[in-house]
Amino acid sequence: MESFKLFLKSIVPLSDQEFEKYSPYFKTRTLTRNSYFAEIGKTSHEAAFIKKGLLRTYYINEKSEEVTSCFCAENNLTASYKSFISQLPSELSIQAVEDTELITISYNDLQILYQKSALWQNIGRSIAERQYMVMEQYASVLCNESAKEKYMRMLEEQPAVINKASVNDIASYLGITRRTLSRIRKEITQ
Amino acid sequence: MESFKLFLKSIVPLSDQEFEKYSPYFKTRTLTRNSYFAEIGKTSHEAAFIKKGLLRTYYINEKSEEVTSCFCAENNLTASYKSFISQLPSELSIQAVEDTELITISYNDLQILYQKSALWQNIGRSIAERQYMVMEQYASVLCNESAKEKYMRMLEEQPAVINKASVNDIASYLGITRRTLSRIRKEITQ
DNA sequence: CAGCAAAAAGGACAAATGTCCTCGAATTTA
DNA sequence: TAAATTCGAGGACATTTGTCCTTTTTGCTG
Repeated sequence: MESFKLFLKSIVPLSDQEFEKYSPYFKTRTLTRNSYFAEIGKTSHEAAFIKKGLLRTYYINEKSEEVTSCFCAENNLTASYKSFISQLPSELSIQAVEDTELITISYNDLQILYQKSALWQNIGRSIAERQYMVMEQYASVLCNESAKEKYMRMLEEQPAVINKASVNDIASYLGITRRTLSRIRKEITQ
Repeated sequence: MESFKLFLKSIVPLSDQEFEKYSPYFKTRTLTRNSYFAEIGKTSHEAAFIKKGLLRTYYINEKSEEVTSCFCAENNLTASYKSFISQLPSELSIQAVEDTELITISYNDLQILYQKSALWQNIGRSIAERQYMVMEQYASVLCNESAKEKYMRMLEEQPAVINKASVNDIASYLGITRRTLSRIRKEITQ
């Protein structure tokens, strides 16, 4: 739980006692490689902090292709947010790229925390704001860079993902084809 | 203020009395065409609801080009969120595309509202969650569609913006060049 | 360890998009 | 109103990226 405590402390001021008080609401859970944390069509009742491992979020587009929209690594949060927030069926699946350890909270328990304390209201709001800013960055950057620029950025910012995820998934995450990614990789290695 | 009240009611349950109670914290303001609501380098002390008009958000990339990251139309919120939330200098400018009427709240007043009531904590969190979901949609969609698909989507979802904004700004919003946009428009009209 | 299947690399060509430029129309300013 | 400026359309060519395919490599399973 230590890493999760540190994560929360990076968001809001939080004493160890306060953390201890609320920690019973959180459960730890392990996902084996390729198993799912959320699935398309099923309502997502949990949000998670990733203690160890890597998760891939994807949806299915009109051409029935998997499109990877996010890689979430250690010390980050993951959830099918839309589904979790609205408690409606998920449009996203979240799958473990490797064996992964999670710290989770259920929707119901989170609502209890929100009612119990302004602290949690604050954490909830700060996290939403934070996720928004990350997504904003991702959006504006990826839409205005060339395939090579996007790959170079990923190499810089998410080197661990490059090593663990498949070429297919990396390409769809960057919005390019496998063929283009292959060309870029060749160009870089020489 | 009526449209703003309706907007809030679409987010959280809110009685007319509650709205009246807090409405003194909000100011109305008019921006003339081409004037700024936020500017790069200046800390943004206000967030706004757009009563009427259209705003364009942009940043300057490494090649010193303006990149339009967002068009915000009537009945939506706008802010240089990162700057507003963190109270650090803005990386974005927000400019009026046409004469625009805003309902604004200052950072300080919003903090007072957050302290005063769980209702506003809730509104703040819900809005952040909402903004996140909008951005997520924008990101995943724009990064995996062709130039033409992106333009067609914009034509469908933001027809008013197409009519009001310049070709340059629309192109940079879609992450394509003017030349490509010109080609797409020609192709569509015949 | 051999054989199979899945994943990645890459060839050949096609299509999409970008770059650089010119021209005419629209808009602003003196 | 005339001149100046900005803006949008589009020609010609270069570059990037995609499509379809085959070959090579990797990893798994019996």
